[in-house]
Amino acid sequence: MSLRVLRPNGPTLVPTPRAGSGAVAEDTGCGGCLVRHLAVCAALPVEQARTLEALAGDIPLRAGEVLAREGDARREVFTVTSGALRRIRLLADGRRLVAGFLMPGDFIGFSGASHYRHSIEAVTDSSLCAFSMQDMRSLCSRHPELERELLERACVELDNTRANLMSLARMTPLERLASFLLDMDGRRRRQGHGGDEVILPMPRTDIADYLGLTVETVSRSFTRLRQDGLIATEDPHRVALKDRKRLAALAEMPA
Amino acid sequence: MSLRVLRPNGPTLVPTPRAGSGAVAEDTGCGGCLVRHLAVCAALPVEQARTLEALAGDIPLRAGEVLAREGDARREVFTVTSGALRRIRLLADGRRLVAGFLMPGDFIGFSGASHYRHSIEAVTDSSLCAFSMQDMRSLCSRHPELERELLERACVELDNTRANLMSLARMTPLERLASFLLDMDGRRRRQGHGGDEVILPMPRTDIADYLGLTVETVSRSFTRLRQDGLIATEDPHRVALKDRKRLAALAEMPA
DNA sequence: CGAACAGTTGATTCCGTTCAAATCTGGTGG
DNA sequence: CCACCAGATTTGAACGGAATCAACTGTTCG
Repeated sequence: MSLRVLRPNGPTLVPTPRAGSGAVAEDTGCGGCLVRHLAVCAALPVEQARTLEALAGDIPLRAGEVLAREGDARREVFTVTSGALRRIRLLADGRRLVAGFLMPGDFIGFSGASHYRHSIEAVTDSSLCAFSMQDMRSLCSRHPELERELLERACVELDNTRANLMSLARMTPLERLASFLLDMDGRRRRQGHGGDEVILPMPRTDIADYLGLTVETVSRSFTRLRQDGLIATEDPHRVALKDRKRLAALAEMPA
Repeated sequence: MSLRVLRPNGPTLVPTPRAGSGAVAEDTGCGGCLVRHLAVCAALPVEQARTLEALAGDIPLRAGEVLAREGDARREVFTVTSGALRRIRLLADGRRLVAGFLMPGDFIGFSGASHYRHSIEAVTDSSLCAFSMQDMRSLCSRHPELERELLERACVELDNTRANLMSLARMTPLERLASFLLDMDGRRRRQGHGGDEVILPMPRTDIADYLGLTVETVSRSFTRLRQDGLIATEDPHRVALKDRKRLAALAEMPA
């Protein structure tokens, strides 16, 4: 009933090109892509499915494995097709930041830098769809809709990241956690899931490093929200939102 | 020798369309634009100067005046041509965040939302060049280079905002301030200024709300950096960087 | 069974906040 | 010109909340 266990620092990534070869894996090309409606590819006409497939590489990752390391040269961009990843950055003395979590449909590649500014690690077993930056650029010049879609998404990501600034700079631990839970809920809903249950695939450490707190404080905050009846937790990775109203009030979110 | 005094909350913005009318103001159209090389417009061919001018509106702001309020409908995008502005957001109980500062050449308009998520206020007397979002969209469809430039800039802004996350989540007051000073220095340099002097047009309160600290802590951090010989300050708005190396070490920046 | 690790809970410490006050500056009006 | 005021900045003292240190529980996996 629980999720996969994390294994600390897996070896390295072995990108797996896919083009043209007789695929042993699932038969679903872009046409049957489960996250197409969530992904940037949706900006392209369906007839382009073949072209896309030819350019795309499929990358499976086991929990804990590293897709890219901070400092590596950026050569590809990705769309998450399943699982969950984290974007992390370390200071010399070990202080850690989780700059964000990446879920199915999310695009990885909005950066103006030539090298990764964060490592990208799989939180759970995941898979991604990869394009070389070159291919992506040429796709963009042929399909302005794609570039427009990318800009639109970059803007939304910027909105979200700016919202996180408020959380980190001025909100209390309880408020940050409420905010985080509602955010995760929103993402889950956008993926078509319903109900009041939020799934948190990541360990408490990741939540702490995402919210700028310690694990202990995060744990105490969960306990507090539970005691106050805002949430219920059968298992640390499954949280039931019991009182959306008060959660939203804590997070100071519109709804 | 000092900068303009801030006046708290000026009245409101009175946008000033400019197209076609016999301009009383400075004769410099886009051709003579002082920030053209810094602005997104640089992506357009020079022959387009006339077209741009016809679409652009000039907006002068006095220190403290508000360009846009959180919650207002977004109808225009802007390029800062002079001065300095801040992007702010308030919580119900008055807690304040400065999500960023906007300097000459900066583009204001990277957001996926239909309404402003932050208020934009002038820190000092400023001026901006305004385009309706409609005009901007049509310019983009005619000139893919412009859309590419916008995407590129949105990505860079995302990089910078993500870097701020680390500052807010995990760095000490001293490190945050060092980081901020080097950042401001970098922006000043990119505008063509040299020397070791950084100009901080904003009051300490803004710096505090930007770094997620109190004014007192910011002030103490300045004092500390001064005592340790990393900086010198003749006046609160002018800071001389005395020891870039140690500042960079504090900020954990590459250089 | 025992080791390793995630998560929770408790006790104590410490850093940044809060509260308070002094200093300095520029601007105003007598 | 100078006294005075308002706001910005700095400095000091005390407090408090999250970090730190530590211990315990529960689960997974060898």
